[in-house]
Amino acid sequence: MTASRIPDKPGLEGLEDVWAQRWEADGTYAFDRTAGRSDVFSVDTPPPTVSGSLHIGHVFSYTHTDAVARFHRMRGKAVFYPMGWDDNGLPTERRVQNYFGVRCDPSLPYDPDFTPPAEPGKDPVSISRPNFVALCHQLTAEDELVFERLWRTLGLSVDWSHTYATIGERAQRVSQRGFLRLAAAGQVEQRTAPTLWDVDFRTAVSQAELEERERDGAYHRVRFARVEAGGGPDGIEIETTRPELLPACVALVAHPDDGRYQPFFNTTVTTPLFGVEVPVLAHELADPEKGSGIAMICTFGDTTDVTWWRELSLPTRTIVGRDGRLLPVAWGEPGWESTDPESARGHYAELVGKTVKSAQAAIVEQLRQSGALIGEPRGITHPVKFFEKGERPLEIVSSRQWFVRTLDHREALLERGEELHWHPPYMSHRYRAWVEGLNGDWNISRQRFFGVPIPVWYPIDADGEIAFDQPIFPAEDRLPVDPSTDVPDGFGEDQRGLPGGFTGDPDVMDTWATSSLTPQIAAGWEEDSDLFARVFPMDLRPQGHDIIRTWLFSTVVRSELEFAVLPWANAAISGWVLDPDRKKMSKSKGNVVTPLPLLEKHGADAVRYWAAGGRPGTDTAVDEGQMKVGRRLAIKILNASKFALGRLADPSGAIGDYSVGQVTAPLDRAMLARLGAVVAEATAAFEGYDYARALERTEAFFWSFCDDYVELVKLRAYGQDDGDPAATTSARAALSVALSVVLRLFAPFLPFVTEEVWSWWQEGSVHQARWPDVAECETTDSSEDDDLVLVMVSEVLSQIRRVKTEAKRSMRAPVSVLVVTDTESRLAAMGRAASDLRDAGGVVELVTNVSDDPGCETVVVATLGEDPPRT
RNA sequence: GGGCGUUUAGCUCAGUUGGUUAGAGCAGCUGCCUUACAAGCAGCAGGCCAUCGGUUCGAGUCCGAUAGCGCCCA
Repeated sequence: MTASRIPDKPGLEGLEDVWAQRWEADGTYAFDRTAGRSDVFSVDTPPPTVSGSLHIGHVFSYTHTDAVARFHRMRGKAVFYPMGWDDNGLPTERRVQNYFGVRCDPSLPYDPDFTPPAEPGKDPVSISRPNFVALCHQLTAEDELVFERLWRTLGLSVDWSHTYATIGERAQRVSQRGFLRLAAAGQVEQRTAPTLWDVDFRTAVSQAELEERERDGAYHRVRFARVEAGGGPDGIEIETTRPELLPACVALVAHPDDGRYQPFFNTTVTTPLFGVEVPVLAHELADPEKGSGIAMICTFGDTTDVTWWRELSLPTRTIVGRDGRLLPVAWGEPGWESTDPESARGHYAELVGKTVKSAQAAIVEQLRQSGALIGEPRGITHPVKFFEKGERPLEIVSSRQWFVRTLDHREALLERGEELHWHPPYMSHRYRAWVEGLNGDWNISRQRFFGVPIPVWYPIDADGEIAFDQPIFPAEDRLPVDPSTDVPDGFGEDQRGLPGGFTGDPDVMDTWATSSLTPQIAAGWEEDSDLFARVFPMDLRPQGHDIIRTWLFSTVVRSELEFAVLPWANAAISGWVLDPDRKKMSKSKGNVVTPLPLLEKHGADAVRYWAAGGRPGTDTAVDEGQMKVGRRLAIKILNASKFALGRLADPSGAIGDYSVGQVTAPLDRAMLARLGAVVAEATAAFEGYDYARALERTEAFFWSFCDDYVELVKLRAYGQDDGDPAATTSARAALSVALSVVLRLFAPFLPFVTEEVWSWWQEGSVHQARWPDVAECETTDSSEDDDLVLVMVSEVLSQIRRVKTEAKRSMRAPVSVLVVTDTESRLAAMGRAASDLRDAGGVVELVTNVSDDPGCETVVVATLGEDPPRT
């Protein structure tokens, strides 16, 4: 017997606060770290970028993961479900700059007394790097709280004692240790190499951060004079979209099969204006269809230029600086030889210091006046490479950067992609296409401030030259280090930057160099080996499909290089959340939906219901209609539970204990058999990460349970008729079993309302209860014929309802005579629940009429009587 | 240009190895205050399963082509 705690008027209001607090206090979602690896389900939760705005997309995908995590918890796994905060890198820097009105100037000394302006001023205040980083930490701490509140309101079953931040000390140690291990293994190395460069952010950009945008441009037809022809009229005309790079030209190139240019291969031409002699060469990547079929190779206009430069062993002539302006160069000096240095200097003087864009305008005018420009520029639109967060086209500059070797491991990475279980499976194509298309190693150096420092110093020789080829690495027990403030062993701070002293690497790591280690950070790699052994490799990586090439890929790389295993067995890829008009949300469109108002309006369970309807990988629109449906479902659960439990209670209100063994009526057995099938389906669906299917099946069962089964057994369960007490007990036991199973089936989706109802009559949390088993629904003496009983009485009841509705009568209207015509066996099945049917339909006299036609349909003739007197 | 996904009721979507008459919710319409629930309930209506062709006794489902939409890559 359990004392009844059923409220008179159950409601959803306030459930989030009550239960979120209770779960925290009771440690409901605490990870049991005594469990061995096979009893653990570990999740590599995506750390949200806290400096970004809250987005309904967060709610969407995290609900999917939470439902899966809850399922495994209920199946008895110790669920390792930590939360991380990704506050690393550019988004935070930009937010801090705008929020406080400051700018980082690494040349300034630390000011211990600095306090940011109360209001950001017109002009940003320059502050030192340590001061700037302190502000980043301060603001991210506030932002993290906002996210944590959201997650608690949403009811994520996260163990809040296992959190990390990708810029936190632990993450820094792990990132730097990972770097040092790769360096020791020869898997990371520094090179001076052409690097994609954003001139506004002044940082290198990796292939993964690249995006192409269609931009207007123009082909400029430019004539190069042939040296062999003595500069005569038969020059070679190239077409270029970047005439401003003419001073950086090192060669012309055409396709080896292109008959127009074959005669000129391995001859030389001179560049107009600057008089530089460059060779005409052949290479397959030259496209005969593009422009005039012959291109100029510059330092560096495009990634193709880099390929040509490398494969054709060309020299470099760098003219674009890190700020996107043209650098001074010495015409006539070695490397800048010219047939007419004087003229070259004259032309270049008008270009130096200009941005790429204005240099283009100037050089086009020079070309026009010199006669080297043939015709007028011809407008086109073409794809231009941008940093995904940038606003100006990327340049390619030569600079010293640290690279992780990835190209060497392409085959192994492809094999890991095959090994991984993708949900949905077709998402594996994204990964494979990306790995197959890699064209460079992974550049992890970033010229930023708020990031994990690259843990390297370099000695400075007696002449003041930095010896980049003799990097000094810290011992692992010193981590984390900041080379800009920490001193390498054997040196003193007073030797920083001086001949015979040392200097720190000024760069920080790419954010993905840290994010790629989330499993290692969360699992305590090299810091908590006991934990690590229990949770790594992990079971699940949930994430969006937009970051397969970044987060998923880089995590696989790090795990492969360090452990030669996959970091997780499964990757569940969620779709996009689209705005209500099915358009992709973006800040610039201003159609981003924020989650808190929706959670307040509809309740967490309702919002989760909408989210859980989005199948893995499927884009889903924000749909308040679905949230309303979810809310109605939650209310229905409250009301149906109140009814069922009310039937189980004795007059004192105590709820009796019933078991499946007391279920004897065929109708009750049939209902439980169907529920058992739902349990089997929902379980299989969850095992395949198809939470949406599990919800759908449970929901469909529940509505028909309420509308048909409960209506049919209502009076029997009341025990008010003069029926058999065993029949009443059977109905009550069936309601009890069904309610228990249904609540547990819904629990991963609707954690608040199911917990509320569970608390009315059960001990402990439904979220720690055992996931239902088919055996719980198995009744003694069950028969395959049982289902026909339910089919028949549901069909006849439905027809009775139709008659009443068409007669515009109340459902209470009695049926004075009901004649059912059907086959003998079907009538017999109906007869096994005739009493329930009479009760539910208000049938006074039931007449059966046997048909000889085995294929006949059920024919129901209902004669309605007078309405009963109102009470 | 290459690849992936998608196209089923007005809307959002199910439809599991091919198998009677293609389902659900929402919206719509018509009714019903029925002691769990009017935030409810009952009923009705609504579909050339994008198009064309093929395989098959049989195709929403498998194959090929075309078109629209979306995404990824070049």
